[in-house]
Amino acid sequence: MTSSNRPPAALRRLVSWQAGRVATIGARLTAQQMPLEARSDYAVLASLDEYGPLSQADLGRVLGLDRNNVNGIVVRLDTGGEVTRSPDPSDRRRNVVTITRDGRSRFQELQEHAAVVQQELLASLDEVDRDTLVRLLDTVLAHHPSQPA
Amino acid sequence: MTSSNRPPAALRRLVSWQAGRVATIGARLTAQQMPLEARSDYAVLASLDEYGPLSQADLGRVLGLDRNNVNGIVVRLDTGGEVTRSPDPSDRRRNVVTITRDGRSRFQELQEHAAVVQQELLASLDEVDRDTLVRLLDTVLAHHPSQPA
DNA sequence: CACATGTCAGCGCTACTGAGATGA
DNA sequence: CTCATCTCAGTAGCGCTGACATGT
Repeated sequence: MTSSNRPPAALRRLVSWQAGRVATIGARLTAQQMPLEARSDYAVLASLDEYGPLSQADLGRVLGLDRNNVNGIVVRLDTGGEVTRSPDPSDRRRNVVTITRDGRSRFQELQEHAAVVQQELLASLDEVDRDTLVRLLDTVLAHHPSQPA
Repeated sequence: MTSSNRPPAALRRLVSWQAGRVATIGARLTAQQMPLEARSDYAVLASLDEYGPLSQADLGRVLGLDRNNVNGIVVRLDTGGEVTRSPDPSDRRRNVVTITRDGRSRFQELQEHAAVVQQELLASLDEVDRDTLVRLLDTVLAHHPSQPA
């Protein structure tokens, strides 16, 4: 075995690759915190909690997710009783998704788990660097369309 | 449609989620640059270019990839003539993977594409912020085991 | 014996494409 | 007719588990 198990320099300078690894490690920490996947669920619940009822298409736009994927997530949350879906009277194409009381309490739980994950993931950074990292990533994301097409 | 299509604040502060979105956007930019996915290919070629011949297990350790996935990638690169595989005489369990001339030239191509992706992905950051972002992500990764288990 | 390595089959999540039905 | 919305079927990559044969 080679003594060094650091990734090659070409990758350690590629933000695209770094971000992928950070996301994977974050997913592992998340999985330790909560038995379920809950990653997409958390995103949808957070959107509904902050913006109120949204159509599925709007959820996709806000989160940068494909409408098709949003559908699956919302169906799962619906059968779990965390959201309700009802057709919009003013535009009957739309499914208005609303968070329920159970959904809010689940969101609170997930939020606590998310805080633990954040803490473990960024354990090697001090307070200032954590804020900087969050800010830089947010800047990068704000500059790119969250929409696939 | 809601006028704001920004993701909710709960997600904009979660590095785990931010990194996932950045990786996705980076993957889209990568796909525009090169017809193939080539993400894992690039990682493997970069490792072989920097560290020389490695066994598949070592590749997995260096890159934080599962050895099952490494197998598939290496098989693909082998059939494409970008690497060769030969049993290690001193430990016949091992498959020593070596980069070929074609593999190196492909690696050079991919490196140029990667630079373009980096440029587009970080277009909203100045030079200093880019370096800071790369450094912070590298610090985070250095403190986490790249190994799944 | 245990342990590491390579290989294969399969599962689950995620991003995506394409198509169809409904309605604005 | 066009466009948006929702839905479903299917594809592909990636991370993972479990299993097995081979070799240390």
